[in-house]
Amino acid sequence: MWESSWNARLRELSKQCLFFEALTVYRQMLRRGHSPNAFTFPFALKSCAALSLPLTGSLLHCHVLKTGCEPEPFVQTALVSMYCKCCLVDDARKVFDENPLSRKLTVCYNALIAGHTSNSRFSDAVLLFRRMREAGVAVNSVTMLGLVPGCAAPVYLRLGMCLHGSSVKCGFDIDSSVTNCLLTMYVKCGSLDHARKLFDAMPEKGLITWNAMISGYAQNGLATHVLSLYKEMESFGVCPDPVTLVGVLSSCTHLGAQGIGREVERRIESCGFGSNPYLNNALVNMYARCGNLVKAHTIFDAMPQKSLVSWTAIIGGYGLHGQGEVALELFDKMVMTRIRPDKTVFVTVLSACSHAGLTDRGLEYFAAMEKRYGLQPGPEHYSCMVDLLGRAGRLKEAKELIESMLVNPDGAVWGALLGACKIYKNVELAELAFEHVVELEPTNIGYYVLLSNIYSDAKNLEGVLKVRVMMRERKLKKEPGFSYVECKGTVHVFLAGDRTHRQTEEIYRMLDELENLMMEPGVSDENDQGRNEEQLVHSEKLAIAFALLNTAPGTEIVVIKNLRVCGDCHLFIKLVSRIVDRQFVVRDATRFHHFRNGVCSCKDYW
DNA sequence: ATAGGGTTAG
Repeated sequence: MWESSWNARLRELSKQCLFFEALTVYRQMLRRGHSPNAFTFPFALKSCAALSLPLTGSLLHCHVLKTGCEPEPFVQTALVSMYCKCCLVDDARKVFDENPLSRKLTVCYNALIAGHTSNSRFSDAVLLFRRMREAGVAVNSVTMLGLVPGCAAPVYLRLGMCLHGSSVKCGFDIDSSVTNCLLTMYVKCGSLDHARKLFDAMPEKGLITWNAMISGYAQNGLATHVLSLYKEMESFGVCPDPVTLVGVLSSCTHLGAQGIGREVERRIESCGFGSNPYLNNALVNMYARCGNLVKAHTIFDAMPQKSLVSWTAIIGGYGLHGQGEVALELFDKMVMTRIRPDKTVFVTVLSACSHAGLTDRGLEYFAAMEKRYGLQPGPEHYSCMVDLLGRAGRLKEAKELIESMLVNPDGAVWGALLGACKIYKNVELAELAFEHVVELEPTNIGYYVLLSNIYSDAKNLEGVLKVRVMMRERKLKKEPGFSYVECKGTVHVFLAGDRTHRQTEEIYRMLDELENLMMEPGVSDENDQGRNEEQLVHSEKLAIAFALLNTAPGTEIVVIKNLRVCGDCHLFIKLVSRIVDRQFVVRDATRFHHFRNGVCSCKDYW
């Protein structure tokens, strides 16, 4: 057999994703004394990447060097990609840096950029992207696909929007993969309105587009949106796949909608997806959380491969419904099948103990968590433990546990103690817990009510009054409304009626002008009218005027508010965008604590 | 002939 026939076989197998077989063929080829060439390596390396075999991969790298195929651009790119997919980003980097040729290739840059992004080295990816552009190497839509997923966190939203902008400018958005990727980016940033806008604007929605939007809603807890979109998808004649149904099932879980869940299960059967592990996990979770433990357990038992996620779902189900003993039994069984527990499964185990009143066993498992499994407990574990001790009346121990914490307790930890004080009528400790909890979650009204009830149980009318005054005070004062707007890498903060900004004069002049333009006929609809009487200028109006003054036409303006946007602001924004032809996105700042410091870090990356 | 990418569960 000639080299070319070996290569053809390799190609065929790799095309069919039979990567293990492809590597076997590669080995046979060597054994029969045939030398691999530049057409051999890309397939062999791709197989190593797909199977994540770093050792075989570096052995292949040696063969590449020995046969002198190194200068081949296809081989270089395959090497870079292989190392990245095996999580050896630095080795990929070395191949890239040592071959000047690579640094002229778009594909090679693309592979390396995507590799850095997917190995959580996004800032390096952005640096590479910058270097790529400085070197004059052409950027294409695949470059975007490597970069955009890195913006999947609110901090990077602005950068993601920049990438969106350049994609549109360069016409990369014709490629639906790029748009799907951007859509997912917005979803992961929690910017669902934006994702939806992109979704609605897509002329041809493929299955992946529907899935991205459906899972996006599911991940953000918008269960009703998921169900209505799923219906819409079916009415368009698009057939769901396992990814779609996972999103739908997770929403059924949220809503406790076992009926719809059952329908989905039938659909799974009829489509032949019955063996999909993701779907089975989602089904177990749905039935377990809806209280149908028999059904959940039946599906769980039938699963040939039970992952940590499957075990967590079933354990959580029993724990949630007060069957702590069963939950613990299952946990022990899981450990016996040599599955290493993680932090998440411990949350369900500890909360199972507290639901069932298994105080000492809970303490045991909590101790084992760190000692046996080397898992640092986080605040979510401590709040379970405080709840556990507190419900058992061991308030002193609960308090001492909080004091011994290495991580900072969050509101839920002190809140659990406060809840225990209610059960055991301990006013003194309740006051202490409240002091902390109110500092961490000053706007959570539930804790005020709890303390008030504790005072009321103790017939401490003075206390009740004190809390009531406090609540009224807070309500009266509220947190002052403020808005952020990002401009050139900095976040500008405005309070309502603010006059401290150095561009105040210009801003107010701009607002006047806008207000006048709004009076023009044709700008406001009839039903938009008659709402001009507020005295204090809202913070977001100031932010918007500032942004209009300081950003380029055509770019989108993101306004971040710390309070729920009232009807007025929506109207204002609607009218302004009509007048100046700019796009606005309003976001809720409560999801963006990192903006609280007033600075955004995207400057560093662009 | 050969390289780079988008959606999923606790």
